[in-house]
Amino acid sequence: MGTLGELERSVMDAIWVHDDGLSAAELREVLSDRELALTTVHTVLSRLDKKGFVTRDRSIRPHRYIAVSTREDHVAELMTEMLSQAPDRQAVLARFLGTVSEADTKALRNLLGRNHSTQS
Amino acid sequence: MGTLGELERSVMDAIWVHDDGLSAAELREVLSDRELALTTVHTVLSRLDKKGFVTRDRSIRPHRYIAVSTREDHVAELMTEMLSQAPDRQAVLARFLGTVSEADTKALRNLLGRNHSTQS
DNA sequence: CAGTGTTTCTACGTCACGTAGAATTCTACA
DNA sequence: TGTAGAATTCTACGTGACGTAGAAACACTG
Repeated sequence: MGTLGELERSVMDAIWVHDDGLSAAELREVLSDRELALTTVHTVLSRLDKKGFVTRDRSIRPHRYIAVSTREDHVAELMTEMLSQAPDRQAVLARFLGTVSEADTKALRNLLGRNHSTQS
Repeated sequence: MGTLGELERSVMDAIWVHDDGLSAAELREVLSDRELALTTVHTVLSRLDKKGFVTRDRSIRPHRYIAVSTREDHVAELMTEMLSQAPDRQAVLARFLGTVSEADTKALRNLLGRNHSTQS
């Protein structure tokens, strides 16, 4: 898996918000508070590409960069990855539920209530 | 927060298994496959101390290193941290449940079913 | 007090990442 | 079709984290 640096994360955040993709120049504009050189944006983008976080549409001239997966999928994957770090998954889940907000547990209850498609 | 390197993680894994704590020498023994110098273990231990992952009992001569929190708590915290990265928490939780094993969802159902409030 | 085991200090190589200049490649237009 | 200007790629440097460990300082025991 690939972890994200600070700038890389900011770039991904921008890309995740724009489902239709962004050009390097547009990204630079979105991150204008950082005063980045355009080449810097390109470097980061190419690294994100290599890491598998974005794809680039080379068919059009200012290439457009699109997120490979949604932020939600990405974060969910991270959570699963974290969870796998402990042998006692159930204990982790218990602690997890203990620290999470009431809204979250409520959401979980709903989600779990829905698909009872499995045998118990 | 502090992230863990490869060796740091191995050390924490060893410490987490030994609730009573370990000395640097004992740790070196546990990680004997790595053929580490004792000072290396000390360095890592001191970094883990600085990061807040372990405390050292200085009252006894071969200092003993004890985990500050359980691995389960640590992992649960990581999961919460990951979850907070996305604005749409509910969507993340949905994806999360989608990728997790049946045993895990079952565990979650149990945990959610039992206590409708938080516990330690 | 000395010697031996323990701990701390200092340091170096490497790798990821932020950062960007230089070089190269495209494309549109004269 | 040749070329200027835009876009993309290549190369590179500084920094900080981490694996690694030698050297120095320290502490206990005989």
